[in-house]
Amino acid sequence: MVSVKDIAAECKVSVATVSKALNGYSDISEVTRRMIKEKAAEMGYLPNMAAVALKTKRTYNIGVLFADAANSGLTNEYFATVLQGARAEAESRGYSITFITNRFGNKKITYSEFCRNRQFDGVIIACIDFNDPQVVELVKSGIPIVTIDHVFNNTLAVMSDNVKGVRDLVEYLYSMGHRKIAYIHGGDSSVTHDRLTSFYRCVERLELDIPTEYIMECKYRDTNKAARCTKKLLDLKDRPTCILYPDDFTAIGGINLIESRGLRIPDDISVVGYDGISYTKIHEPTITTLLQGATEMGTTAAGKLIELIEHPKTTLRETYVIEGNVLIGESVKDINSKRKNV
Amino acid sequence: MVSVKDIAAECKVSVATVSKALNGYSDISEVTRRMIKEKAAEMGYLPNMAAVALKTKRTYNIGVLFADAANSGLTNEYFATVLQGARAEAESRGYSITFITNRFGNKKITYSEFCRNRQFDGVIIACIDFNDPQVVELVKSGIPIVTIDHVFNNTLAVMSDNVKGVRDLVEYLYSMGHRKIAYIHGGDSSVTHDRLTSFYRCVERLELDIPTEYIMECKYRDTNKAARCTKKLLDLKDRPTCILYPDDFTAIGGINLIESRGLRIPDDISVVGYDGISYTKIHEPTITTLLQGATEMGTTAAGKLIELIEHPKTTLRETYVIEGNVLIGESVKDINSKRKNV
DNA sequence: TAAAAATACGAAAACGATTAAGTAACTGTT
DNA sequence: AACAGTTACTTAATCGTTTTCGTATTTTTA
Repeated sequence: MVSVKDIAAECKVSVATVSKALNGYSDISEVTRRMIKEKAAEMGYLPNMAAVALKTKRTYNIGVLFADAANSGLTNEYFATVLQGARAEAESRGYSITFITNRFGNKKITYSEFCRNRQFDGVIIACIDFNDPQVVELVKSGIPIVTIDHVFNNTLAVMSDNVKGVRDLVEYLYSMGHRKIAYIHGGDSSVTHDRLTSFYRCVERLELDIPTEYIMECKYRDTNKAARCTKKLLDLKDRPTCILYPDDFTAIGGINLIESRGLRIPDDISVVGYDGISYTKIHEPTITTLLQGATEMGTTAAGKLIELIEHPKTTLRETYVIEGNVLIGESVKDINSKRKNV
Repeated sequence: MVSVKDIAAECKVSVATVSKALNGYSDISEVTRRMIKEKAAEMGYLPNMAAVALKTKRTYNIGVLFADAANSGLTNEYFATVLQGARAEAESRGYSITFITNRFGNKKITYSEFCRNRQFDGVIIACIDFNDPQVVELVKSGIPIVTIDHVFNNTLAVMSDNVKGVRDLVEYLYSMGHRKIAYIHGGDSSVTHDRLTSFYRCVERLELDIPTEYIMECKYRDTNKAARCTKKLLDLKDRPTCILYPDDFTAIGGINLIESRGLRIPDDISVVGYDGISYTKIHEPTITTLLQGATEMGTTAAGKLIELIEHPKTTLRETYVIEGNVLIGESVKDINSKRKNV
């Protein structure tokens, strides 16, 4: 409501003086500046962001691109946590966060057009098919971008340390005496690729003998598929002592199947999840999993993006890798002392 | 990039004509209108929202106020689903969604100031302390508002049908032969109040005899407190045959305690959750719960808010009550045939 | 056929800020 | 005392739209 014009009138100076005083220009005397600032505060002045945006091309608004209805999106705890972190960091630095959509009024537009239309200062992309041509177009559009769990060249990226995550898990399992480790990995993506590569590297280094039947694929969060995979593993002649799942949901799917067979966890077989969703802590038994630093990923993503926005030249387009930690639950048995079959 | 001015030049008409043609004014001939529209599409024109907002005071942007870091916020599946629904509906109608914060640059401002500053067309409030003076201020600010699970007078509200929810659950339990029903209710809020009132009404109507020890309070999502309450209920001389929990998390907390006592669900005691989060479907046994129509609440909230925004006079400030449904799981025993201890 | 009405367009003033360029009043230098 | 340099402002253009008020042309009416 109250504009620079009102303050100018009140203070008997020009609008330019008010604007400059408020924005820290040096050609305003300290006494006038203080007087204007006080008056502005007193009158409850806040700049009209539309006007600021129109003039300066800066909106202090960041767009986030999350998967749409079809996928899990917001209801995926991991991504929700990342977003929460990003939001907190952005807000603490004076930026707000808006969801990116691909609609304008009643017509379909591309993500990139939407971002241009809304003039976002930057964009955070997560939890989406990174091969989508629209996403690629957005990445190439020139607007400052940070991607979560995916690396494009020439944009900022924040990754969960999947290599270390899987390594930590496998080493933990090894330390608990496990040698026959099955790995049900997720669907095709760079995340899956990193984890799988890390798994094979560990296998080699630790000189484990993992038969090919121990490696299976399962869509993330697909509990039914996870159960089917688990069934196959249980039916093997040489059954693994532990199964690694792509995420905590699939782990639960596996656990349920295992228990339905009358087997107990971890006594008969150990299981390990991934993500560290809250349910793993209240499930009985609690599930050993890899807790990803989701909040830190969010804050890093927003923080680095804002640095890039505010200092376009100085910041390099780096990839930041955020480490997670093994969250030790009760779903892995220590088989060091007791000797299991062979 | 491309503005009305560019289109005007291309079409050899004035900017006024372009604007009017694009906005459906009647004083533009059909032939020019078509020509301008085609050119605009061809040039990839999209209006600069900042300029539109500056001129018309409409941003096509809706603010959402969700609980901040301290509370569960986005990672609460119920609210995440509501938000998802709201977002989908808003987007389908050409509105985008921005999180409300209380910061402007590095200084604290009120929610209301932030909304004024960003010129939101409307606001959705959910998952927050509705007694917060800042929230009250926002509600009184005059901006179109819809609240979720709370009713202020003179604003739109979307409520989960807590009365029906609890009634449906209790009636279901009754139909399964349960007469000794304990109710652990949530902390003080209008939601809790509605549910509790509904519970008492059912008790009266069904002529159940519920001792006061059967009614306990537990903070929402506090699994430890839920376990402690459950313990007390199990230790009663006259133990209930079923326990109702304030939400699915606390139900799981209760279930774990029950099972740690060597009791089985539902054979020894039945439990019922509330919300219908995804864990209830993969928990073993699956949990009977009340699935709230979270998505529908979100779409209704956004839809009604937009109606209010676009037709300020015609829409009344109503309260919309969204019904949920009992999601029948395996955690409630049918004790009609078999006779339990008295 | 002249006046009135309708049609189709344009000029220009907003909206609320920012900022380059200009200017008046001092201050300091020689 | 004259000049340049500094300080502290103001003027005015601008960002990209919308929208009021004109106005020229055509159509209708009497």
